[in-house]
Amino acid sequence: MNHWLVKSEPSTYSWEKFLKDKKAVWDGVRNYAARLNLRAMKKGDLVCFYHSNEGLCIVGIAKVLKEAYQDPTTKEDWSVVDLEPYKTLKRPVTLTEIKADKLLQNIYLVRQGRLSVMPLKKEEFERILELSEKK
DNA sequence: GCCAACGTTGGC
DNA sequence: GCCAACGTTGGC
Repeated sequence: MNHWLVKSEPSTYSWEKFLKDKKAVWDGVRNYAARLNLRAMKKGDLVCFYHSNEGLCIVGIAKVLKEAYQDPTTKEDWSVVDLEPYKTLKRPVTLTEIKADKLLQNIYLVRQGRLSVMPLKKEEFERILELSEKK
């Protein structure tokens, strides 16, 4: 199983809205690196849900419900996946904490700020969960 | 609201 | 195929 992180601006699509919807078509990705990552997602993979611009924290974990298929919002060659909420973190993990954490300070979120869909190593994913359990 | 970082576009 | 100009994202 692989682990991922996706970003969303809460003003555009928030975790709370996602919980209400119970499912999301992850559309609008228009970046080649991000597209490659979307296409590598497998059903059941776990995905950190990060609030960008406002919040600046990982708020929950989503699960890949359906693997990559043609983005219905365009005729061009872009992909979407379907995600469903898996669990809300007990406590959000902030960007500040991530930057301060030895294991996490090199993840794409920090190194390459603009990438909107990125892979995480298993240990990075687990570290994020661990941080969310701390108070 | 500003600006750095990065990706994309287009002229040569 | 290089690179300058431009647009967009996202942290601050």
